[in-house]
Amino acid sequence: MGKTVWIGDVQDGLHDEQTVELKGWVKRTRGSNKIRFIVLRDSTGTIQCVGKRDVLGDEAFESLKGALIESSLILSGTILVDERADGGHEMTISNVKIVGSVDPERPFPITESAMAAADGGETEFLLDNRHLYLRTSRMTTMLKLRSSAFGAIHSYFRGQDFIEYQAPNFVAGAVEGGSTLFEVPYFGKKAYLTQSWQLYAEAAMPALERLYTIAPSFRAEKSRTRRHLTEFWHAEMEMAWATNDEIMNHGEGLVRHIARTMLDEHSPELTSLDRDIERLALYADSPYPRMRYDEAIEILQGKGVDVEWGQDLDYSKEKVLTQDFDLPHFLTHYPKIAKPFYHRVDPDDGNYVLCHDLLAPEGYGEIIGGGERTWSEEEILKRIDEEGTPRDPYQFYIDVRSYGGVPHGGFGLGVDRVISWLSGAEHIREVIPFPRDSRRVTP
RNA sequence: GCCGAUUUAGCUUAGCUGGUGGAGCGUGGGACUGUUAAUCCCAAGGUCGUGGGUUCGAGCCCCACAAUCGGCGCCA
Repeated sequence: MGKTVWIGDVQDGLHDEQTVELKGWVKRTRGSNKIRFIVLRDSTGTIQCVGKRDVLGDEAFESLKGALIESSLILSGTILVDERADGGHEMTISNVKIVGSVDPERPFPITESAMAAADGGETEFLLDNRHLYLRTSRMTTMLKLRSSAFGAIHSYFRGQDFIEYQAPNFVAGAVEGGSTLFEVPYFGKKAYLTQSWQLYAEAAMPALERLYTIAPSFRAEKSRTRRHLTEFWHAEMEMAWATNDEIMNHGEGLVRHIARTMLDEHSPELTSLDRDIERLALYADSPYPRMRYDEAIEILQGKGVDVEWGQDLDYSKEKVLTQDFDLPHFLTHYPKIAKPFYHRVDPDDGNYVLCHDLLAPEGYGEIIGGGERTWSEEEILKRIDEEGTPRDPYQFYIDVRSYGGVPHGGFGLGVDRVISWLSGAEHIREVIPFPRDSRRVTP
């Protein structure tokens, strides 16, 4: 009951003149009462299949007519080269088996009008029917690009001798402020869903030295933007002995490798999304400029933006800053007062921390946040106390520094954001199968 | 948390100054031997988001609520 013939291979000419069995789903049908055209879809492509009444007989022909959109079929027949068919190949059907039929009372709800209304994006209806929208060509393309990006992240880090390492998703404390944690009941106690792998990665840093992960992170932010999810996929790395510059080199290397991999594996798909391949090639091949926070403030003030030194840069300011950029830019050396305790203070100037954000162009915002960590026991205690953060939940984090602390650092990359940016999506929801945000946990 | 908008058939929508809601797609029936979102004819399908109010009369005006969408803060 397996499957041996793939529509993509048929369209590539691997089965010309052969009699084969195609297994797939009906994408569209049309025809008369003598001839029927079935556009059959599988995960690799589509092909037009032609059924004729005088060849099939009345019974098989009528059953073919009854195969509504998204019915699953097994069609047997001969593959012919035919210019009249999309893709250049066509099957002449000799036998029909309907595997899963569709009730005419409840036809497939994702209609042409529903797709046209979304205009390449999304509508409430398509979000409600996400489980069915997944099988349309646009979502299938996004899911393939997504797979490509995940594969690229693994291949980049493994190629650089990083070790994949897993942290728990139930945690006791926060990485960021704390107000954005999801609280979950835990056998009469409170636990939280992790916001980041970082703190647990630092515990393993003295063991593995170079480590990475791809894992979901959870943030209870009521953000309603095209860049935010409450559950997102986080690619993080941690590296012993590393400087801010070295960490940035990896961030740049990783993002360029993702762009290159997506281009190598899916250029036709990117073109089908109207993405400019030349632009992506620029992202894959160019070095990314680096700029200090102070310089960014000067540029913004020069443009008349009301911003003071010491403020974190919110999206409205990022947008102004990046609107003239045609490449991702690193922003480094933020003021200490704008960043949490785990960022290492710059030994050359105590007002700054050794950190970086990578800002994507085209208005996609921040895709990487990282830097060197506060690594001595003395300094971490000082910074935790300065911020008024309780020590208790972080005792294991402090211990890491008490026993042979070393300089180290890392970054976190928002995988969905990168895919959204590289695919040119209107909204981050378009690149994840079942998006979760502050107002939606279904389907 | 703040600001703005939307809600009419399964989907997408039109609906005038308040006077018994039309269409396209899809579905069903019919016609057609090569279609490309096939075409042509016919039919079924609506308590106009929910509740209240104004009015002789509300899809339309007013109030409340709900759901959803967009933007901001925050961040990846």
